Amino acid sequence: MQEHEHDRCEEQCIHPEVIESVRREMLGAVPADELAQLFKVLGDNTRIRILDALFRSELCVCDLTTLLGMNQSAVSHQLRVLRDARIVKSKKQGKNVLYSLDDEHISELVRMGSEHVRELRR
Amino acid sequence: MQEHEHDRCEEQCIHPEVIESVRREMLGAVPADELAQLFKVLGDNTRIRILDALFRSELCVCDLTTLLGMNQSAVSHQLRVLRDARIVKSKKQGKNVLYSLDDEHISELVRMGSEHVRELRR
DNA sequence: TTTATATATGAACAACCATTCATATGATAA
DNA sequence: TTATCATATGAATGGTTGTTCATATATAAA
Repeated sequence: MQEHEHDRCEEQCIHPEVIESVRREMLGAVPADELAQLFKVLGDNTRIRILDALFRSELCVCDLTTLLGMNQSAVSHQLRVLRDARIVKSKKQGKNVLYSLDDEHISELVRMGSEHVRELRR
Repeated sequence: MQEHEHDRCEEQCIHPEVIESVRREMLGAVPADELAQLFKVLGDNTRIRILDALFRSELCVCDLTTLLGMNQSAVSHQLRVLRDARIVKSKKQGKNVLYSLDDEHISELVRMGSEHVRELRR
């Protein structure tokens, strides 16, 4: 068992009431985890490019492979991550599988994120 | 040099014009990278909880350490990641360093993400 | 049936990342 | 000055993750 008394700031920091009020309002462990998981899925260059492409049009894996200029296997693996997160959906059409965005929240998130990034550049 | 002809679907997939039009509209490599980087920073449980806490109130490192119930060093390392991404800002006050959100876009992103996660749960 | 095409997936590997430990820096108090 | 407190940081480490390769599955055409 370890003593952590020295890890805590007693009177030097902001008053304990602030800490308590923040603690009451804070996100629970589960929602925070799910939120972080959502952003983690969005936090990859390949997946962002896939979503950006699907935002313009429904596309099959082969189209995405061409557009991204990368391995078909890599694209499929990332599509699976997006499918598992219910960010994209797929439907079979003959030999192909057509992918599209599953949720309008996601395009909004990408739009807002882009705006933020653009403003940071100024 | 490798032949990738067999990686491309010729006539079976969606027409080439669709691919061309999507290619013209798509995000450039640099914006896509920056966007993915932003989401990557948001895609961590500890950092989300830090942002959620700072959304409620300006706090010092010590307060955050108490609120998150984790190592001071770990909190400081994550604060650095958030500072580098210009998501939080800091100001010195005596022995303490007070952190706060640097941008209102971020709280909007967190709010929208939370909403999405909540709806997925239904 | 056999052949070709589109997609999915498991395993392996390299690169990345969050945390911990130890220590350094910087500020206040004595 | 010295001692103490709050924060920052470098190095090491264990765990995660994106890509590649090889292969499996599934559909369509011959």
